[in-house]
Amino acid sequence: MAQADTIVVLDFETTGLSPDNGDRAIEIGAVKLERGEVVDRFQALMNPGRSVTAFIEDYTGISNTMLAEADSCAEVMDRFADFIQDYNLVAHNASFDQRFLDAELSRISRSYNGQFSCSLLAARRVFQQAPNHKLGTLVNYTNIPSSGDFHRALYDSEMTVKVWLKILEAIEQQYGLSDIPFSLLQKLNKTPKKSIHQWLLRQGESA
DNA sequence: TGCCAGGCCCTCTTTAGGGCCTT
Repeated sequence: MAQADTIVVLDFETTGLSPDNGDRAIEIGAVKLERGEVVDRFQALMNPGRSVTAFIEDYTGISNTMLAEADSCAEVMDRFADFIQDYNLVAHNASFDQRFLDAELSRISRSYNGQFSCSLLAARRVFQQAPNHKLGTLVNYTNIPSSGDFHRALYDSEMTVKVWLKILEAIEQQYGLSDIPFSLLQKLNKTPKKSIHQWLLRQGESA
């Protein structure tokens, strides 16, 4: 398998786009991978202490009634901090999920030492021919079977796992890399798209 | 009152603007 490290792939559903504007997490889903195999999962709704808009209810299928019955963000995020420990983390458009993870953990004075890598940035480099790089499009593009239940945290995490493994598989097949370390995938995120082919060739030669 | 994200990436670029992604 192409992934050497244990990682946690995660996805937040939220009240909006920006924790700096007061938006909160309403659901977290995550999948733990060891050498490319799913070994654990985490899913929980959380009550942000206020109503979500009709747009968010419609977009996620998560209703205010469901959230009213859920544990608080503080309780859920405390359990989630235990779940992720210090594993490295992957998300689709990771900067978004990282902002919410940081904001919610900061509220309960918890932290983590894992680092993020982004499946969106990786897919833009590895799957340059895809029509676009939305999670759902990449699922179709890479022929991953899907029930289409996007915009729930665990489902999107599971789909992100499958896209992530397709990215690793493509790198492995095209460049002869195996047991790809997380650090290389972080560098991949920052390597200019224009030169990604040459860069990956060099990684394959020096591996 | 009125406003409301941020980072990446391309290009008709760098003294900037706009589309893509995430909810």
